[in-house]
Amino acid sequence: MDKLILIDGNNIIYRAFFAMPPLTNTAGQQTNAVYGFTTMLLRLIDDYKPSHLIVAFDAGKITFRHEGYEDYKGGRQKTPPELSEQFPMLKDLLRDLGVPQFEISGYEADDIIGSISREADAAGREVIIVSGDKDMLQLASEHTTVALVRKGVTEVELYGPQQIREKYDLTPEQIIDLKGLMGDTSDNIPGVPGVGEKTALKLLHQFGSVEGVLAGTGELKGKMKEKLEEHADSAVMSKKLATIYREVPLEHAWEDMAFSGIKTETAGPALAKLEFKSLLERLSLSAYAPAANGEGTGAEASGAAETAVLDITIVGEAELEALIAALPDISALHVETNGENPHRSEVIGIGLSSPEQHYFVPLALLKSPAAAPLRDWLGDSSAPKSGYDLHRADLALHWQGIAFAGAANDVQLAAYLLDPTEANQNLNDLTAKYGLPRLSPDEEVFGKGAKYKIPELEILGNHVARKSATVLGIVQKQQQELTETAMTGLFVDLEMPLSRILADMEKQGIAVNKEDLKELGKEFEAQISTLVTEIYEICGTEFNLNSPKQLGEILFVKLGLPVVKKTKTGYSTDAEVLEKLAPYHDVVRLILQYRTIAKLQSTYVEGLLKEISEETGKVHTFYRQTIAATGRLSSQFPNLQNIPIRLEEGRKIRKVFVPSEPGWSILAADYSQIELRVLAHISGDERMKEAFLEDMDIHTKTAMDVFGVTADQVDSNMRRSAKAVNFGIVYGISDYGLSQNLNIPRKEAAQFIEQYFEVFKGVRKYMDDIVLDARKQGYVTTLLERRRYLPEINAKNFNLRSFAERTAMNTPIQGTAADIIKLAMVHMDKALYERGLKSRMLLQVHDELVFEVPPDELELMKELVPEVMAGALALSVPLKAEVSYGSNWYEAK
DNA sequence: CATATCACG
DNA sequence: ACGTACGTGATATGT
Repeated sequence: MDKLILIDGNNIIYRAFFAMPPLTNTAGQQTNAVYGFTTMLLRLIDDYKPSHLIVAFDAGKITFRHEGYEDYKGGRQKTPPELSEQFPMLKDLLRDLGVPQFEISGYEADDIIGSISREADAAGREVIIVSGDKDMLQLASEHTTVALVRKGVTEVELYGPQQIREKYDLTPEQIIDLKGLMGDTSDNIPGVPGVGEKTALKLLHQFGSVEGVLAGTGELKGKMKEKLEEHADSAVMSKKLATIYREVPLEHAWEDMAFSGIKTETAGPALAKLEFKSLLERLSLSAYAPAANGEGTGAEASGAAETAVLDITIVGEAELEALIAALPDISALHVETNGENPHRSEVIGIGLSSPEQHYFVPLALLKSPAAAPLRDWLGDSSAPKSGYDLHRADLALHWQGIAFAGAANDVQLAAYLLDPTEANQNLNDLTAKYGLPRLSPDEEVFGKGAKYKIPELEILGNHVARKSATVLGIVQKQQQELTETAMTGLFVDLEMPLSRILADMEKQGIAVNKEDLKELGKEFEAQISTLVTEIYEICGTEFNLNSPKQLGEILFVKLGLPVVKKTKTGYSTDAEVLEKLAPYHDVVRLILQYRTIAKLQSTYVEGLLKEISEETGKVHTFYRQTIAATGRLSSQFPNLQNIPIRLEEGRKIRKVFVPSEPGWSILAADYSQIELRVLAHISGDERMKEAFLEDMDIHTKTAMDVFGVTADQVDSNMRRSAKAVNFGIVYGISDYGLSQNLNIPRKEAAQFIEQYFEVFKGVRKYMDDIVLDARKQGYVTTLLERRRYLPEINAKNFNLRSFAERTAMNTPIQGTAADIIKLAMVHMDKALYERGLKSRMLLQVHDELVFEVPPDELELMKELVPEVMAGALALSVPLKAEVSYGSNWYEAK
């Protein structure tokens, strides 16, 4: 398919000149406009892959328009010599790149473009017109799109007739009338004084055109009528001036505009001569790059591969004062850190952005006495800040002794809400998503893995400042999206406040009794060594017990045990398999025991010991708010959401989690059956609601209803089955899954499910409806409007589709439960603050909150915590939280 | 750097 | 007939 790009050469080089910092090459020539133009050109070629491409330039000084209006463009400043010099450079470069350029004596670039586009239109060819001039919108048509260049030359907005209608409710032709009425100071088109865009649009919506307006002034009154009548001539003339002349005699044929890619043989030397190293790199022409001579080369030295054009100040002592003066205008920041764990990472420096100016402040300067006002601003909760992962920034700054407050807008968090399944969207992903200038990937700037190295100040500062600048660009787009998806409230009133609360919990940390943990480790060590000796003896050989591969070899080849299950790579030896093998051979029980203890030793004793902070004697986990697709939190470094509890051996680990002050208690409160209560509410199932309204044991109640028996007839087996069915319901039930869990035939499981749905008809209806809903909308939501997209809900592949269906059933339940405990945390934080309590919230484990509490607050907290948790959100069934406490986390059971 | 296993809700 | 329960993170092997 033919595709023609028409570039308004004069307009773009002008924009590039004023948008780029005044950089020069080693020969002293200013090259900024050529550089800006070329980056934009390469980007267009990359993005649209045109088959035809031309750059049009104004030719000569006199255009036919002067004949009618002497002052045309008279208001425009004379072209500065620094720019004039770059015209021939650009034209030479375009020639060497192999990009056709047109100039026609007596005509301006837009007339050439208008005329070519008229011919292309007539031939039905696809055309993209690139310019910063809104006048060009008049050329939009079915096949012609106008790419309006914004923000320097780094962004374009595409306008077809439909976008013009959406934005102005005008046709492309009416753009001329709009200009005729409102004028354009930059082009010195007078228009009608006192008529701006708003009035002009109103008039055009009423009368359709300049002529219509002038004929219809009788219907108007007052000043407006007078103005229009007085300046009628000016309006008509302005319209004429704004009209792009589309009848330029073109001697060029379609073939003359053909573009078959960059001519690398000539482009290489030309770019090298201009010292555009990053462009050479981008075109894989680095072989042409001039040898390094140690001298900075303007745009290239500092700009690396980044294409954004920004005013960046690398702040030193000398610039600090100006930065501090500008703080009231700064709304975005980026704290550059290294490493994954924010409690251990170093702060490298911070980028700060106002809409006009961007700054980089290295850590050393940030910590210097002179930067005190800057630090005050960072810690000022009334100075709102936008950023990417502010929660992480807060922690990293905290350990540098710098307070952070005023997180107003975290773009990572917003991006997560807008699509929680998109894995870890980094800033660069977001620039791509929102069409912002690309950032160099961190790996390019810092190097990856062992090669990690902080680059020289200039490169570092530019990179980090670009990040904060990028944040500014992202914020606005996201706010609109959040509004459109009804998630503004969720973002502003829940997730943003929660991120600050999480940071407080993490800074606080939870104390770990190191000696007791080591003692426990010795016990485990002894058990492990006994087990290992026994196992080797029984097997008659020593091998690596931790290797499933070697273990499989022993069990299934040497001992000849039956193969129950296979993995991709060989025999499965997981606990489920070993349980089945236990009756065949005594060693299997020992292996299971070994696995249990070895897990506790490596993950929970050794792992936890490594995470105890030298500084505080505590473990400081890092909650991640943007990982789980359902809205849950996740916990890292260490994960404190999977500390053992089910088996007594492991549960002992909890004894080492203690209060950080003598005499205090650990208090834990967990929601009782929160997911099933949520299900009862969402589905509205009467029977299930009844169970919770009467505060019955839900699994017993389920067994009674499914098996049709009375409470005292429910035996432990029936209750166990009912419990499994309830779990299955929450997970998005399948007969196969239930059969696996209960170790029964699939048919039996299917029967169970059918019986369940016969009784809980409302639940069946919910399950059916939510899947239909997901199919129709493409997403499901929680009670607080948290959203999860399920693109695979309509997949042809049975597996993919089934998975999406189960997710559709599960996410509103798990997600709403997550919403509720998050709400409870916000309320709890507020309650502690307002009452001036010393008790501290330390941990969240999905349906549980853990606190440390001084003795004089214990009685109060025993009441307050469950009350706040139960009252977090009003459902059609009560929420219930059960509280317990003790001298450590184990005792709080 | 992927895979298997297992800890939690 | 299809073949899996939902959501996470840490550790150890072995490629």
